[in-house]
Amino acid sequence: MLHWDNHDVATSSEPRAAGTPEKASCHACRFKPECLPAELDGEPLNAFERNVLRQSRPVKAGQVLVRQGEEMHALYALRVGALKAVITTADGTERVIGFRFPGAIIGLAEPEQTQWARTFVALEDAWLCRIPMDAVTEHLRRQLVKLMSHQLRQEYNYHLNLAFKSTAEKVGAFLLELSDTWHRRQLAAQRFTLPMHYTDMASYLGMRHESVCRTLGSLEQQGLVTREGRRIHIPDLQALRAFCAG
Amino acid sequence: MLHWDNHDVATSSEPRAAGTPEKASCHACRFKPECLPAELDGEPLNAFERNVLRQSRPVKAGQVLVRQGEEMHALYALRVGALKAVITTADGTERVIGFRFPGAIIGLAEPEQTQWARTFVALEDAWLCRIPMDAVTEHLRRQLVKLMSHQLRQEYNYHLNLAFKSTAEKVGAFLLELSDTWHRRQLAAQRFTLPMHYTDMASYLGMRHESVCRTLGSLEQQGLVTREGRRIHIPDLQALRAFCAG
DNA sequence: CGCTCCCTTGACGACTTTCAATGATCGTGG
DNA sequence: CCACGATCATTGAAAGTCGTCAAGGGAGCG
Repeated sequence: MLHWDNHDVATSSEPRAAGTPEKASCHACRFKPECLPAELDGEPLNAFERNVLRQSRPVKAGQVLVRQGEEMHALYALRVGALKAVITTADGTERVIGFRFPGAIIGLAEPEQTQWARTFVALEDAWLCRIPMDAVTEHLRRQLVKLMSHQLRQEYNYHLNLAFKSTAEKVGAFLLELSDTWHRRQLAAQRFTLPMHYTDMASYLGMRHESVCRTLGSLEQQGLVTREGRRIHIPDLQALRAFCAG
Repeated sequence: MLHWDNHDVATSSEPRAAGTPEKASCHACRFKPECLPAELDGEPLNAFERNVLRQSRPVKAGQVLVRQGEEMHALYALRVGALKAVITTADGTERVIGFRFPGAIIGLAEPEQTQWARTFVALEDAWLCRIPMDAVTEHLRRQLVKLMSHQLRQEYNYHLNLAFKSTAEKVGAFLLELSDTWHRRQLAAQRFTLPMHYTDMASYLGMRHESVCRTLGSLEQQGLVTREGRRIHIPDLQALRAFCAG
């Protein structure tokens, strides 16, 4: 189904040549509906797709896609790369409350016509499709409802993770979550590169980066994962799942 | 706007006479659109409202409204009372992941036509309106999108609370959250009765009930709250907000 | 009246954060 | 191409917090 090679696309961040925009843009992918969420895939949206595809836009690693408080004029579909969603609290500190990977729609939590509730920052060179609000047709809106309900359930899952798991289980569950994301993208589920720094991961999980590091080390000692720098290998998904379940 | 007396409706759980169904059902309210979320209020939904109001239904304290895994045939609008949303994990333990108060729509996280992702249990005698899926018109669907995006942002807020706050701040933020909910219902924001047990509250916040108890005691010592049993008084909302901010 | 469920309090132990310092890696500029 | 600086990862030791276990008290219900 995917026309991409079945290698870890995220590793494009390893050489981190940041290359030319051409490299990150992945022109070959720009017109492949597989980059869109499954729910937005298929015939019914062809008219809409044309609209979307015409307005794709690159964002370089570290750049801000949209900033919390800015007026919202469009949704974005993430094609290539990874984003983090951060909230700036009253005292100015930044808290990571989510990550987004290819296939995600950015802006579901924001009600139409108002402001962005969060800031989205590219973790690696990314490529996004702008979906102007005018293009949000009735049919698309219905698809978005499904996406939102999916995301709501996912948030409930995060709630479970944050509230009821130990740090080791949280980190493990986070890895499995990434693994699932990769798997849905038809990429290797057991071997991938963390697109975010330990600090971001720690912020997201409500931990300190030192604890993330120690915990990963502990998981490694138990043989549940292997690390080479930011590169993760999960030899036995079932074993890790069992560990994170309790 | 509200025709109810401006007293704390939730205190109806204090005598906990559990009374007759008549008492909890609050027949006088059954046909007041104020019980519905503001977004569902107003003229455009009159046809729909009739449908809803015809099928309102009482649920007694402790009873299960819908159970995780059951097939989903309707949404519910909560009119009177309070619910908790619990997830039963693989090992059979129950985890509270949310509370719902009058005005809430139950079932937003569940995609249409499938199963309930969570179990909803009444914390006190409640009264709900059943909204069959057929009654979910295009117009209503559009309103639901707003409700869902609101709820998503709320979940992000919970995420922030769980990940970045100390236990004291979590408990305080929880009280403020309830206070806001009461305020939106035009009820006293500074004096209300906790509709849930410490155990449920602790489960929701990822704590133990002993810690909730101790933390509330600590907040009381600092003069931020006052307790008489389950009844809470917040003398200075700003002070508590400042405390919970950091 | 007694049972049950819930709230409360204390002491102990495990775990995570905090603070501090070193090592590794990447990007930049000479 | 190498050197430097900055950022990120790693590790240790100390301190604080919260969970666990245990026991007692109180309110509601049958």
